[in-house]
Amino acid sequence: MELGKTAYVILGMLRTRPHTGYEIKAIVDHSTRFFWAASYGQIYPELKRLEEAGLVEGDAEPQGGRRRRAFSLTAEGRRELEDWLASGEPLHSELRHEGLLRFFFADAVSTEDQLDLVRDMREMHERARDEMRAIRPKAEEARSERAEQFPLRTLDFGLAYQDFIIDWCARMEREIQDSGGS
Amino acid sequence: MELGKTAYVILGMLRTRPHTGYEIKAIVDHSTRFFWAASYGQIYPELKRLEEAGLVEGDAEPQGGRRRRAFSLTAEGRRELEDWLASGEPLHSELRHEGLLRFFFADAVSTEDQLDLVRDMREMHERARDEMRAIRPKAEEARSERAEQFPLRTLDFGLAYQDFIIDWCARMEREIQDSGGS
DNA sequence: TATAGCATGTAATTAGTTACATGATTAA
DNA sequence: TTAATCATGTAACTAATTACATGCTATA
Repeated sequence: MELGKTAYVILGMLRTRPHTGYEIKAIVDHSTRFFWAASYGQIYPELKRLEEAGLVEGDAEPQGGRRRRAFSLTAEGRRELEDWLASGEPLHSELRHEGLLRFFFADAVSTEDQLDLVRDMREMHERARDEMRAIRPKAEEARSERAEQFPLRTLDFGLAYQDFIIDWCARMEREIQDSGGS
Repeated sequence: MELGKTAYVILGMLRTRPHTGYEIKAIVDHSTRFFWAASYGQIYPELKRLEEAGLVEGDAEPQGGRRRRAFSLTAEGRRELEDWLASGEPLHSELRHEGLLRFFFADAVSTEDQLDLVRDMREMHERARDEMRAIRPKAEEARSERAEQFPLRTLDFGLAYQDFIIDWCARMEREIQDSGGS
């Protein structure tokens, strides 16, 4: 069974308890989004496919007149998730960074424009760091209440990653100022 | 004029001298690919669009019976590139990392599987670091011969980025071993 | 003489975003 | 009563990869 990565995001989110598509989106948005995002346009069709494949099961749980389907893993779904987690398949990773792309070509612009670019990059990563900090209490909760170690570790990776880039930007700001003069 | 990012990659690669589509691909492959990739399926159609828009110009330079079109920036093309480089538009950035995605869910597997995952991640980033190291001499050349500072700085960012992840993986390997027991 | 590299391109597919459409419930 | 949030979904579009097709040139 060849599943897309988004399918595994969904299976993974259902590993502890059932969730609606809406909830999955919300959980993704303050956890995996920093290294793997998902939109409604992916989640709902994917849930349908996973159900047809017998990997998840949708249980109708209407709240008043509001329809609501909470999905849970089937035995096969759990097996599929664990197989993927334990499989040694090559781990694809990519960084897509418009700031770095501009930085690469920055010989073509003035020292002022170079500095503006690096400052913008730093500010962007500072905002990302702040968002992650705001989320951290939830991940700590998951650790203490459900004994899950890895979501918090992953978030702390994200925090360290943002700090790494912020520091690099600060270094570049100094380097450009020193070499470019004014 | 709203251009896709790949259009700017191409304009940027033509900033110093003319290149064929084939050459652009080769240059991208050992420079921007680490944070912005491009395939033939993007490059050739995009060159055509840019030519129609008057931003690049293709000059037929057949080598024997082999057709060959070297593209260069027009005045408008150069302006477009510099406008983009100097524009304060939000710098979109994303990390898409399958290793981190698995790591996030790794509470679901054994300590051994957790360690295997982190080791695989580390090895992947070690390979990426080695590739970048192999490329570095070319970037040093560009610095000394063409006085371009930024391609080398960008590559050094990439190297530091790989080292950052490699160190984090090593730290996680120790942490998992300490907490997981055996 | 055959293989690697130079060179150009298209077609099909996949992945993903964005915008839209709908409607119920809860809290201010 | 109205705005925010919960909830489900589709359609259109955009970006990008992969595979394929073609053919020349230089080198081992």
